[in-house]
Amino acid sequence: MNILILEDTPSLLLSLDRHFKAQGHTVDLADTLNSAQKIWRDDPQRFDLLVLDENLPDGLGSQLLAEVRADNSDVSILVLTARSQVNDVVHLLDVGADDYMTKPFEFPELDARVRALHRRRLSKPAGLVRYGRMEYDAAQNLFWAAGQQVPLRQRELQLLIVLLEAGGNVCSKAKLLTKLYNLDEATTENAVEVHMGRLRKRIEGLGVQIETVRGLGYRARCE
Amino acid sequence: MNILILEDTPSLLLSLDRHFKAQGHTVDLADTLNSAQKIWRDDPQRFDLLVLDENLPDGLGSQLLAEVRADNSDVSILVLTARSQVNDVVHLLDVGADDYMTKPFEFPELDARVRALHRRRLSKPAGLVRYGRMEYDAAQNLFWAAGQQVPLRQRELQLLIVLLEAGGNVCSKAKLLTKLYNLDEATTENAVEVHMGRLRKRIEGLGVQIETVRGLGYRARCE
DNA sequence: ACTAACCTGACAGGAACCTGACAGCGCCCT
DNA sequence: AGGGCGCTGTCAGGTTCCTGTCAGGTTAGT
Repeated sequence: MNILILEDTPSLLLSLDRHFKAQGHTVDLADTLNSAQKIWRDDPQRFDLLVLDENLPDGLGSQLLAEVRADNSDVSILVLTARSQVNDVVHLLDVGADDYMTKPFEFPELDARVRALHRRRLSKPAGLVRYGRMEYDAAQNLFWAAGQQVPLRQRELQLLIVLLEAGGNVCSKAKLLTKLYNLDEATTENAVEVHMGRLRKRIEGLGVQIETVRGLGYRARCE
Repeated sequence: MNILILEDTPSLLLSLDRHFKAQGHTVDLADTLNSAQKIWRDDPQRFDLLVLDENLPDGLGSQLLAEVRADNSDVSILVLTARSQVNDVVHLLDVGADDYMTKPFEFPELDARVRALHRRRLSKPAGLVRYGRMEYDAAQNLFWAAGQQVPLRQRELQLLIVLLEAGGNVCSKAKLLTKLYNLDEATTENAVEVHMGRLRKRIEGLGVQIETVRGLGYRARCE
């Protein structure tokens, strides 16, 4: 998942970054409303989830929230507020937040809420996701096929998940790039090709095949 | 287990500290309601058990209790009360205490109650716990394999228990750190790596293997 | 056949991890 | 008090593993 985090407390920002990255997500960071707005406007399609702090040095997280919803984007938005003030919460939900958490919060609860948002967005069951004869365990970041755990590297797993979530539709290399790399990690499309080759080798004979659609991208096919 | 003790009588606080540490637990101390609240709020995830004195210079232990339960935490809570007054006890249990003891008490009884709480929390049989061909005797803090006692050091035993209780799931080094060290003993992740190496050597061929999951942590695998 | 798109083996940088050596500390024994 | 011993944390150096880049080969489409 591509996540944009807007949070002005450096320590929390850093631990959120590490936490989500450890789970295989792609993370971009902002510590002011202004910078977050720039990142968002630059590519509103990019993100699957925004995590917004409400109180910021140069404004309110809900300002970005309002802008995003005015764009008619369906990105998931989770707001972090200080102690729960009923009025605030009602307001946030009214203007389009999908969920909120009051600080301090516990990471497992955060994970559960994020998974719930993701599931709601995909209208699919979450946590343990089945694809044909295979399963992806989001909590452990592991992939299983035929009862065996398949040792995939971070990047290979990310590619596979994107292809499988696309449900047999073609994914362009450009889309895969934005799914795997944040704005600071820009790389070439050849990197995708290389990882695709490695991934293909590892999942040979496990019930999925990855087709190349020349000029367009890649597509997963369950056998 | 990670234990937070709130008790204002210095001698009792100290002996509780020593007592629990001797059993391999990780202990943090507070002697005022205020300081305990700070420690709790800083990381509500951290603890498995709170031991609270009810009468404190700056308030009641049950105030912290109420806050903890309001957070929806499932941490175990054991309250120490001076006199046994039925009203007090009912109130304490109503607001979420799991157990209580009236002072003065005997340490073996305390231990038994603590083990019972731990068991209830894990929904597992306690005291003597079996993992594959191995056993952990919580009362003696000893580890047995194939009928022989395995000489493990404190830290190695702690690591092993955490991994085994995780039931084959991956434990991050960060999680292991918080399980082994209290707030004053902060150390580096390398310490975990070192002890992991020592532990591996000692349990070679005993039926468990500890896998490294690069970038994520460690995982126990029974053979 | 020519070309662009794609694949792949090899390589290098760096991060994560392991390990042997050492020093500090507490404990026990004399 | 002093010496020996066991347990731990730190550190430095080495190893392993992941990943992006590159060069050259292969394939598909015109």
